[in-house]
Amino acid sequence: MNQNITIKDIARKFKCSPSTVSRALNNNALINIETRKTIQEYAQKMGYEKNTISLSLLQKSTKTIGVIIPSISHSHETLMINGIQSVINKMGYMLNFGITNEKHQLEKEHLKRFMANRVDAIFVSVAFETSKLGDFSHFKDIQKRNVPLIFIDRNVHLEESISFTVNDFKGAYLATKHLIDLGRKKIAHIKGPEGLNVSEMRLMGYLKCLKDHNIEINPNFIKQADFDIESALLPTSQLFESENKPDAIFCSNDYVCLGAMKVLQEKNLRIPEDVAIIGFDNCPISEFFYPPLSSIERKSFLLGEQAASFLTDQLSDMDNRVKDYRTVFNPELIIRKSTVS
Amino acid sequence: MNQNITIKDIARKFKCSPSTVSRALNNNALINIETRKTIQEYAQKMGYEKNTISLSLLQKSTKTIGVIIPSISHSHETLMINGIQSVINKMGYMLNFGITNEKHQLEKEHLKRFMANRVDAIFVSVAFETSKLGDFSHFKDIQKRNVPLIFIDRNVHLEESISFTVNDFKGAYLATKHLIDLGRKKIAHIKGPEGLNVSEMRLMGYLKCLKDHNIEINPNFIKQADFDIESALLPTSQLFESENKPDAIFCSNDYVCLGAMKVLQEKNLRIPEDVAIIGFDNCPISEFFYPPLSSIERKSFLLGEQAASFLTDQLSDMDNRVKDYRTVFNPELIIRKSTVS
DNA sequence: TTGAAAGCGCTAACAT
DNA sequence: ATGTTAGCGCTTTCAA
Repeated sequence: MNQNITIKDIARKFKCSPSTVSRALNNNALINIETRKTIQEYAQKMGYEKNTISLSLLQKSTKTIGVIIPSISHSHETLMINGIQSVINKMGYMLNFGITNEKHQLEKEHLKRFMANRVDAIFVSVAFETSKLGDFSHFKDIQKRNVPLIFIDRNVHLEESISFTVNDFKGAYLATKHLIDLGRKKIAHIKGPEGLNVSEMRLMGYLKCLKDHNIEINPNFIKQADFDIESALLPTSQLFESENKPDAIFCSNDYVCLGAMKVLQEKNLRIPEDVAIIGFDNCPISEFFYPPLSSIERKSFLLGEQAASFLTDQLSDMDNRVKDYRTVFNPELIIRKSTVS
Repeated sequence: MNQNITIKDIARKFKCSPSTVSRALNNNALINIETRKTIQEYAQKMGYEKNTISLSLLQKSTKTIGVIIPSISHSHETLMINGIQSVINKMGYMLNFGITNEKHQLEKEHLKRFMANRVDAIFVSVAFETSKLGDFSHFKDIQKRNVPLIFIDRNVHLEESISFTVNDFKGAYLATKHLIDLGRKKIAHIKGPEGLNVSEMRLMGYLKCLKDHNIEINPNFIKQADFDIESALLPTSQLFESENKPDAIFCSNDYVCLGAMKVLQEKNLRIPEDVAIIGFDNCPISEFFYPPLSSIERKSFLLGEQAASFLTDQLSDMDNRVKDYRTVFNPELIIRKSTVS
């Protein structure tokens, strides 16, 4: 279809061999400086662009890294991606995305596609369905093929794995502790999707903190929502149906808070006076909610950056690759007016 | 590095030629049905994965499409991308992203990378800097090379081009008209970044609507911000410094509204009683702002879908390619409590 | 029904 | 300083 100029074309033009052209274009010192200049200038003029496909085939490296991610609509995801980009672009790698929409099937297909395209490495943030199903065979396949696989943000339990995650337990503990420190006793939790590691860890952190502070756990105070706004509406309403109403809510993320806050406002409950509310993620927009939202900062950009640095180190020394390595980031409590007026 | 099994390996195993294996794997009817089955099963068992790199080289098609986009942190962008994905994944294509952060240089580099990687086509949402500089030579290069180039959401003025955009003028007109219909007379506009087509079109729509309704244009009522929350804070404050304060604001997008709303709330101005406010984009979260935000829906998913459908049609018939084609989507007014209580 | 050979664009070892 | 050759993994003509 499109007629790209090749080294052969240039060789013909200068009546020399393709290897000479190749060397000249790579500025190889063996080639006469004059020849080099002439060829380089001609190539430039003709808009010659090295065909990286042939290079990939030859060097068995595509300089491409696959990223499998549930969505790109949450700030922590885009921040993570930006963090990764900032490192790997400098190293001459490019990213290829596969968005799973939390579907197991799509995750498998993207992974397959990445393998067929011979990406040099893969980042994965595990789809919710995969966690729930507990089917990790596709990940094991990748590991068997010796392609670096790095779990970011969400991981699964494997004998060996490399992961960069956030200490969700600690984050949840911090959030809950903050509410307790404010004197709240009836603290509800809207947890994340069933079966997802991060959901469970946040629930654990919440439960542990209540226990540590001798606050009885009320099962009615634990509801569930997905990580979006809409799904938070019903569970929040339910929290306020019975006689015993919560005076604080810890939500699985900031979007869930946004949904919950809408319900609270419709019920004319004051935030934070009647109900304090805290989220998780510290989205850039959370500061601009009304009232500004307290949250847990998870340093997603940093996570992406460090995961990518780790990977580029590994890629530059594939013979001494680490097979098992876990970094857990410490989240931070961000206090705003949704908990402290 | 990683030892992928090839057709050669399989050929050796069955003491046949690579061509036979190739044909068997492609289920070519020429090959004995038994042989086919045996080879296919063996390939499956060994986890054979066709090397698409070699195919790309051979068939001069990478089945990859490049997408150049300023960022992936706005909902209209992610929706557009999702729209594109939904179409092209079905057709066996994959996407490759280049995020420009509105930088001209990065845009050029990504484009160059895409050409080196021989993507089959390119979607571009033009970086702000590029619009401002007016340097479109990199786009013309792509066109010269006969690689399909499709502008989405943001385009530039070229003799020939394919674009799928939103009628920003009309959207702005709708928003302004809505405010006028509500009886507002002192309507401010916080416009988008200087030099960006969509900014200018929205400004034009605003101005035209005021003119059509015999409302005098007050230059002090026109401020500027980028498309983010923070940059909206100062201009909004400035709007309320003088004696003559606006009673409505039309912002260049919903994020700008969020920033503006924060300022209004700090000044204890009631929304919409004292100041009505309307945005552009109709982000999924805007419904959950406090108060819920009126906005202009731009149907980004649909735009992505249609642009991708158009492209796949073109790709399947490269000889009869259309070189000049523009689709402009009609935006819709979404009324919520930030303008009507 | 199968095999041999050429070639996609490039690089690199081995000549010269 | 430059040319020759082989090969990365696959498909496809042509031949058998």
